[in-house]
Amino acid sequence: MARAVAETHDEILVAAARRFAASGYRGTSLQDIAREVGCSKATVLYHFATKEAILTELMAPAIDVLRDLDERIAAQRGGAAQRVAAEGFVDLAVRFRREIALLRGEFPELLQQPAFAHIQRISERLIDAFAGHSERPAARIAALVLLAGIPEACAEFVDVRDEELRPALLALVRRALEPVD
Amino acid sequence: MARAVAETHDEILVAAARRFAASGYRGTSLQDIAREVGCSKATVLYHFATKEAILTELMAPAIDVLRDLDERIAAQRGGAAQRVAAEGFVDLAVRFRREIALLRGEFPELLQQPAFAHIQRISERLIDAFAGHSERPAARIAALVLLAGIPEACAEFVDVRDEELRPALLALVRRALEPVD
DNA sequence: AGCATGCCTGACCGATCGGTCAGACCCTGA
DNA sequence: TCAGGGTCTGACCGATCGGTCAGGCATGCT
Repeated sequence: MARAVAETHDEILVAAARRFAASGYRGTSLQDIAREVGCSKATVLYHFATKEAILTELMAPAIDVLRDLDERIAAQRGGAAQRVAAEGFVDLAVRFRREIALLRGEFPELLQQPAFAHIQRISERLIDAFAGHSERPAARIAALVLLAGIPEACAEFVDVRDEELRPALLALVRRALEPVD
Repeated sequence: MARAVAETHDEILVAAARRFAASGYRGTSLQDIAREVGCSKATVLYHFATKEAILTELMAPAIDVLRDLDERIAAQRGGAAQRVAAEGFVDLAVRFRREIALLRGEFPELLQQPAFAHIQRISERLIDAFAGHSERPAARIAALVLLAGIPEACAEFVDVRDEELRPALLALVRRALEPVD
């Protein structure tokens, strides 16, 4: 039953998102995705060259916004950078929390793949901005707790409304981050 | 070259810890562990019934302390519970950060295994204590950010001295948590 | 009608996984 | 000296993984 390409393509994406969220990227096989779509595994690989290609297409919008945030932070200096980073990151985490939930805890390993190498660098710059460009361990520790904890919390509270989640996170960040000298 | 059981047993544990930390539990095969020890895969399975048995033995001390903390929290009420939970959890995360690093991000999936089912319940009670037994979303969000972020930060800063890491985390928690009414 | 194009599939591939098993090897006690 | 038990291993198992491939089948153009 040959249909429009785009249709099946999107169905696979939706199914993959569901499975990744339920069992993680590694824990999901192409067979699982095919079963959810109701097609063969070969069909999945007809629409996507590799399993990884599904993941990267799924994450593409979030990654674009992340890269954009990185540039906006780089354009600031001092306290402004910290504020831009905090608001931008909370915004991004809230907006893309479904995508984040897909990768529950698989970030560390996935980031080691060359396709996501630049994300690693961006996250280092984010820590730097959160820490107010300070080298003090206490500042960097607080930055990391927030940068790791916020996505996790967003993934957990998928059902909370944006208007409730965002201000709660922003208030927390403001309390938690030491103000830049 | 048959040696003392305990010797090989411990070597396997140490090797497994290294590999788990480097590639995660799923990403590490029995073959990998055997190679690191310098023995055969069959030998690994002679000393441990299953791959999961290696993990549970590796995590046993940390889990014992966690269970103990849970009981100590349950014995308190109100603001005292929040303080005990905060100090106890930071202590535990700092002390066992190497064990935590083993599972970088695989917690969500591993916790679904029946062997770790009680951990799930303990972590819910921890969130509750961190949130000061409040049902307000903002309080629970802050609690989750900290509970997820602290282990991650501890795993990242493996080389920072305990005396530096612990007070920094405690100060952060005190700033971040809303005081109980 | 004939043909090309595009969507889809079953069968298959090599690799790797966790786990089993019969037996080789070494040490010890009788 | 020899028997027995603890330690270890190579060979093997069935299952599953991501990925390939030749061909089936509908559609639409000539």
